[in-house]
Amino acid sequence: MRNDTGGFTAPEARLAARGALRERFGFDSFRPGQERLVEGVLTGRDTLGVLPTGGGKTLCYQLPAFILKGVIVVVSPLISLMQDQVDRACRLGLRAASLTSQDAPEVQEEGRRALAEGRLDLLFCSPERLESAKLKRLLARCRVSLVTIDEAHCISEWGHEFRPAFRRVMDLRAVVSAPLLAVTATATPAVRDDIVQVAGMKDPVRVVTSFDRPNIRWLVARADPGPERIRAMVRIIRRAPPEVADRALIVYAPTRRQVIAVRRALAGQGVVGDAYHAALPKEERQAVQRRFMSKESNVVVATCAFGMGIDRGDVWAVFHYAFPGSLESYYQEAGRAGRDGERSMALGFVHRNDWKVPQAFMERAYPDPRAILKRFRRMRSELRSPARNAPAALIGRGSAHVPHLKWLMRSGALELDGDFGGWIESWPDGEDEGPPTVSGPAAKLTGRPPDLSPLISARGQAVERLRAMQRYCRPRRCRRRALLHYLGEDVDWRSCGSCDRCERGRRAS
DNA sequence: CGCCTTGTACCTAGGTACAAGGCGGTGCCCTAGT
Repeated sequence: MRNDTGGFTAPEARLAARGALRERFGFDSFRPGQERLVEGVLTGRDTLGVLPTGGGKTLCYQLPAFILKGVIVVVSPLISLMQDQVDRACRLGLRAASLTSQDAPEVQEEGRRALAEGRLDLLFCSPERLESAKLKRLLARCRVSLVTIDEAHCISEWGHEFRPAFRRVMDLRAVVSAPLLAVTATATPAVRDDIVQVAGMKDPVRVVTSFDRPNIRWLVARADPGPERIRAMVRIIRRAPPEVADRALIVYAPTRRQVIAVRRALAGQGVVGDAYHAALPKEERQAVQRRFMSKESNVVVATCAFGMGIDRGDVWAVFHYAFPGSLESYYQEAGRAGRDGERSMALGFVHRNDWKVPQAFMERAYPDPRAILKRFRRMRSELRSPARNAPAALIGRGSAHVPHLKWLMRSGALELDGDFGGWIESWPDGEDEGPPTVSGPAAKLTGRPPDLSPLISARGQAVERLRAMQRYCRPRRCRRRALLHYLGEDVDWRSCGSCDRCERGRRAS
């Protein structure tokens, strides 16, 4: 029974789903939430799924690939993980391919041919690739049965400034009329609403399972940055039960420089590990990941770059040398502890000066609208002068100018005079660091006044996210319940018994 | 905010000392030419 989108009634969908689950995956029953998600997809509804990592999000688009007629497009944020996704689908007997800049031209050509000839069940690509006119034309001619947005929280987290293509995924709906499936492991109610709205989902089926991780102890310690935090970490490691020596530890630090410093300081105390951040050579990043995943190394000190795709069950602790800029990010990073269900801990250090770094990131990503308007007015007078080279005229001083230009482009007041998608080069990394540049054709003002309301709203949300992170560090009540409450769960405020607030309360009474 | 890099003055030629200023985290795409 193969069908185009929307052809199944709910009972038919359940029957088909259970059959495929047994035959193709060898399972007798679904994990919590999976069946409702798959049923939503098979009945042709837009569907939003918030399932924990390891909760089987992948199955929610793999299984329909066996049943629906046509190709399922999977939008995924990291091309480094796509090959693995393709391999796993192929092992199940699905015909899968990815289309990325990392593939050789002839490989990409073969992928496009397979797509055009209807020889694919699954196609993986980045949201940026999805914007390519060539791929859109091709998809318009294909039978697309479902569009899946994997790690859909990226729409809210990265879509505003870092990777705007995430907020343009709904443009695909102009050429493809397939239902949408959005899946993620972490989304507050506000983020869920944002995903639904930005992706243009109509009356979606929403499936949200619990975020609670009962085997994780949630701890926060006040400590000055530097030696005090290192000593505290080393003390905990030394006092931990001996079996911990074979299990893993992740230490997150907010900047690359601190990653290097913390790794060295820990190594000096006999806690030897690898450092990981995005500026390391690709081979080294891969080597660190490989050593960690194969249990050759058990300690990694990393920035937030060490994240998606890291799936090691036996992490006994996640330390935060300092907290990130949002509680969702913290929950995601700390949630890498104890996936095997063993007792584990999430400990973060805090000091009031710590907030300067996330504050600075926030200010750069979502600048003060008044500063942007000031730049806009200056630009308006400069660009009127024909003697000025337009891109050069746009280069201002300070790290703020690239985000300013991005927001001005999004505001409708500024355009690039060319067809390459508004790509503005960011700060170059590596050896030959030069001044920031605006590449490509001349920029020009459209004459429309800048509409900065998207910025104002995004900035407001970012400020609120940072405040929630700060509140977590000084709660009056149970830390676990505060976390779950923030993620949108109904909680009773009884003691959980395994966070520092509740443990302290128990000792006091 | 705090740290690090860069620039400038210093007195006498290559170091030191200090002030100013910028940066800080995630990744996709690889567009253009004398």
